[in-house]
Amino acid sequence: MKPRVRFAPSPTGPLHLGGIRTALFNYLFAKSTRGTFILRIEDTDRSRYHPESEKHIVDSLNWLGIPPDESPTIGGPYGPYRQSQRLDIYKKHIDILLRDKKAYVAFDTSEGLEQLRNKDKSFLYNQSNRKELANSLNPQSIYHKYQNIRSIDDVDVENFVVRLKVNQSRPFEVVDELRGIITVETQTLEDKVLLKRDGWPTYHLADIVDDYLMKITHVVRGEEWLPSLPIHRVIYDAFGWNAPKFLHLPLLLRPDKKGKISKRDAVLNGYPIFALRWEKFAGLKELGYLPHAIINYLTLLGWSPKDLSQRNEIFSVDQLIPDFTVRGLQKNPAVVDFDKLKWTNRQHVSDSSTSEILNQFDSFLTELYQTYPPSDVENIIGLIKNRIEIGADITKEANVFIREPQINLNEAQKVYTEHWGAILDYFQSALDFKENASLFKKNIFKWAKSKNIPLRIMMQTLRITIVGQLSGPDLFDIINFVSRDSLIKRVQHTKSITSKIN
RNA sequence: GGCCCGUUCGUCUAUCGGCCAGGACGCCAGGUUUUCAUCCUGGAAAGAGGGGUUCGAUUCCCCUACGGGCUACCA
Repeated sequence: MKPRVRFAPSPTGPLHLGGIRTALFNYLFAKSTRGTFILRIEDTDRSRYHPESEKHIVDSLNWLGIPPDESPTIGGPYGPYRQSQRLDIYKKHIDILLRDKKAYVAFDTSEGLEQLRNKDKSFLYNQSNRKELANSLNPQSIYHKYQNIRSIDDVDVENFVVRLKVNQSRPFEVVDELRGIITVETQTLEDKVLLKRDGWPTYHLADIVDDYLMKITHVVRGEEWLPSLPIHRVIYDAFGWNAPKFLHLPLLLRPDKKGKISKRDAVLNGYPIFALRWEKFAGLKELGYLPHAIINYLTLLGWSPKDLSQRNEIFSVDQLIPDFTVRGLQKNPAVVDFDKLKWTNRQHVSDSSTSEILNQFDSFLTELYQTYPPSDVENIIGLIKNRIEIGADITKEANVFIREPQINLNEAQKVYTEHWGAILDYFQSALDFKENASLFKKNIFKWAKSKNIPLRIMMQTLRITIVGQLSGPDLFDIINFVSRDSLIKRVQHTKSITSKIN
């Protein structure tokens, strides 16, 4: 049987790095086993539902290159893939549990339960006390008359929930594929709510029913779900179903290690945690991170290939798929290191062809295209390519090709010499011959030598004049591209502020 | 508080009882370069602590400490 895995986010907001990584490992698992990767939208919480969220999730997965095989938009043999469209299915299954006495109806008020929890921090609604609470299992209760109902339709009043009847008598063993056997005492288990007062199912019910009906073979999800694994096993048992295998991925921690990353962070250490823009927050895409780089980085967060020490850490998803096995998964949480993400991005940028860069980063190229014909834009990108870590760097690297710079007076002062005026005069006159690039360069060097001006001084003076600061791409490449007029303007400007420099 | 999971350089990780504990990011130094960056070379940097088991433990077991997760009619 071919594996079927799912990514099942709740559409309450944007998809962040943690969710992306969960989706990614599901994707890798599916692709490496020739299985199927399913996206299911778990929108059973109406109070937290966000209408833009599903689109953000789908767009993110597509842009990152890890699209699902079955989803609400694509469809598939086990749809619908949105839980809000499956309410009748959940109702049917709730009725089955009621009929089989694996669940019962309860009428306790939220306030009442809250009071009990406040009084006793360790309060649990379970087999130890359920017979004293407001439910059909309590013989003293007026709700006892519902003890034999076969459907929620048989309850003739409003405001009730359906709870799972957990009656385990011995320690409960569950298996996580990463951690092995996990044993829990039955008295720590709770009679979880399966159907809420509003008539909607909780995660516990809807998720299990859907995983079963959608023939999910491996549940790969975040570690925050590990504590509810025993409950999920009880539900499978209650239905008499075989449970899939479970694998809980370690969480992603914030750089300060103060908890897992969450969408409320939006920005960490100045870096976005969303792939795509969400409301006022620019995503990694908008800053010029490449989808391949993000995936590459995330793959190595909590997972490593067999021979990592011997191999290059830069690769594409496709290259990785044949090597992916769960053996390489880590058990402990990982801290997100944005420096390494950035470095990874740089590697992918420098591995990209110029035309790929033009394609990926077109949003950063507008000004260049307004100033130069396409062939020149391509050449300029070639010149600054190895200076780009992220797309946004193009804006600042390309600046010198587009407009006359602001002179950084501090740096100018550092390199000022008595040759300043002579260099500028000579350079301006030499510009008449700049069309012959190699001759021009030769002449500049020759002149400096004849005047006994150290090359370093010569170049630094010109760099301040042309670039405005002491860093930037090859100076002669810049001279070659920038128009003579603009260069003359730069010389004139530098001359005009020489009094401020010396 | 209770329950669960985890613990190798600052960070991501390799090691499946015998390792000079390897690699990557970052950091530092040197080299290349007309500058910065790139690139190349080198360096500092780790097994949480205590008990066992064993001829031998980073590796297996226990305890403690620390970290994280869960503890909703949220997922």
